[in-house]
Amino acid sequence: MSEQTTDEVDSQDLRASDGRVPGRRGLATRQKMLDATGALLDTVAYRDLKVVDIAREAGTSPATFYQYFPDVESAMLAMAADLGDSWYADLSKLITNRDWEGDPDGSAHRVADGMLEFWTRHKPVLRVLDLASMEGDLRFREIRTNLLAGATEALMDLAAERNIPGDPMASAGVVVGMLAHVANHQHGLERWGVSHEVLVDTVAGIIRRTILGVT
Amino acid sequence: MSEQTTDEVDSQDLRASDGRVPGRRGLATRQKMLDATGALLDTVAYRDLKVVDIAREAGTSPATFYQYFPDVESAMLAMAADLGDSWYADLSKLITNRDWEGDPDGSAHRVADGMLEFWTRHKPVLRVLDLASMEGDLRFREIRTNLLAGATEALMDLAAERNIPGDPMASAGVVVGMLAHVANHQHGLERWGVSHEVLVDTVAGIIRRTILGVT
DNA sequence: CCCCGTTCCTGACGGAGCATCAGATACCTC
DNA sequence: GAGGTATCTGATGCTCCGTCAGGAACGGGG
Repeated sequence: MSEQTTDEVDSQDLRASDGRVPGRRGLATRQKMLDATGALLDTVAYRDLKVVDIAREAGTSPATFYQYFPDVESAMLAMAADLGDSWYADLSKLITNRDWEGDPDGSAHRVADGMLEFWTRHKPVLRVLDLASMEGDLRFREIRTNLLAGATEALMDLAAERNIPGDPMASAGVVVGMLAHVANHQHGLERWGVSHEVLVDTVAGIIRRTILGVT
Repeated sequence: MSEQTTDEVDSQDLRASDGRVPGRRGLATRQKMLDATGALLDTVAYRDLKVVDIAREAGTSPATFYQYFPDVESAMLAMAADLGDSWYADLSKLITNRDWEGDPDGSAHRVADGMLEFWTRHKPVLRVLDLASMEGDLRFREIRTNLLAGATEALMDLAAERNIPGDPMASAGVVVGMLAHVANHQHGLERWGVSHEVLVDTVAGIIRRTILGVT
């Protein structure tokens, strides 16, 4: 185990509030905080997420929370960043690992299903990421951009190859956004009588027509 | 003291915290609170929106705020409801008042442009409405459903008339969602080099292909 | 014009959560 | 098992919350 030369941005200087570099135990506690935050977000509105509650959920004290995060918002930022790190590549592969030539329809379905699945699984974090991005917070916005960059670029390449009418970048961006939105508001659409399967079909159809140019 | 039988939902029992029915001056103050809330939301994150600040912005005291709203969330709810009341019909007309037969492309553009304009104008309220809906708050969810119902139904009818492949309801719902999302994240797409015009073109294209079945 | 009831506003307060620090505790190394 | 470092927490001052009781503004009748 060589000296942690943290040149990479990934393991950026992760410091406790007093400037120390956290060790194994500290990092575990930090992670416990993030887990607790995530768990609470399943049931509590972001606006009502309090430091006291996170600390209690994590089985520790509020003061400990402040050792690792200056505020709740920063904990959310860390969660979002982790999500980006661990999923950026997978989202990209979800699109590139497809036989678009041989089975365009099935491929579109897989992409639609995979993206919806991803958003649904991480909904609590992603909706906060979305809100903060909309509100103009640049740190969240960058994480969001990076998280979606892989998928967007893959779709863009696909669209560019096909010489579809219209701007490939715009098409890819809009499609990715649509997927995010649909996943987030799936409940609402289902309440209008739209089943999950029909939804995937519809979204896949839009992907097909917008990105592949197939009618 | 007769039991106020407020049958209508419109003039629902709008009460001050002590049970009075507010008069002209009271309603003006209430509105001033809502305006102040809206103004603050342009610059302050929803999570950091405090009663004290709203009161200060409205040139009054925190106690006054509590005369008209039990909490900040309820003020947001009122703003969203007002938005729904005043725009429901217009959003619907934005779609029905079009010559879809004679000029499908222009019509799709108008709809795309109009929706984006609407969302951009009311972005601060709408993004909170979106978040609260996602978080499962039924009151916000209902307002959102109603607000979008007009537009969604109009698009659905259009899709149904055309006998497009796929489910008209799902198509309409997804398209409306896409419009909302694109408006909210316009900045992000523009940062990727996508101009507003190209964006409108792209969205209009998706509307055309998804709802009208025109390639 | 003043009176008086109603409507509306606010100063003041106890309570809850925030954010900080100094000191206590757990862990590791030798 | 002693000493040093990493980690945690009780205690604290402070901001904001949410609720009164009482004061100010309005408006209709004399």
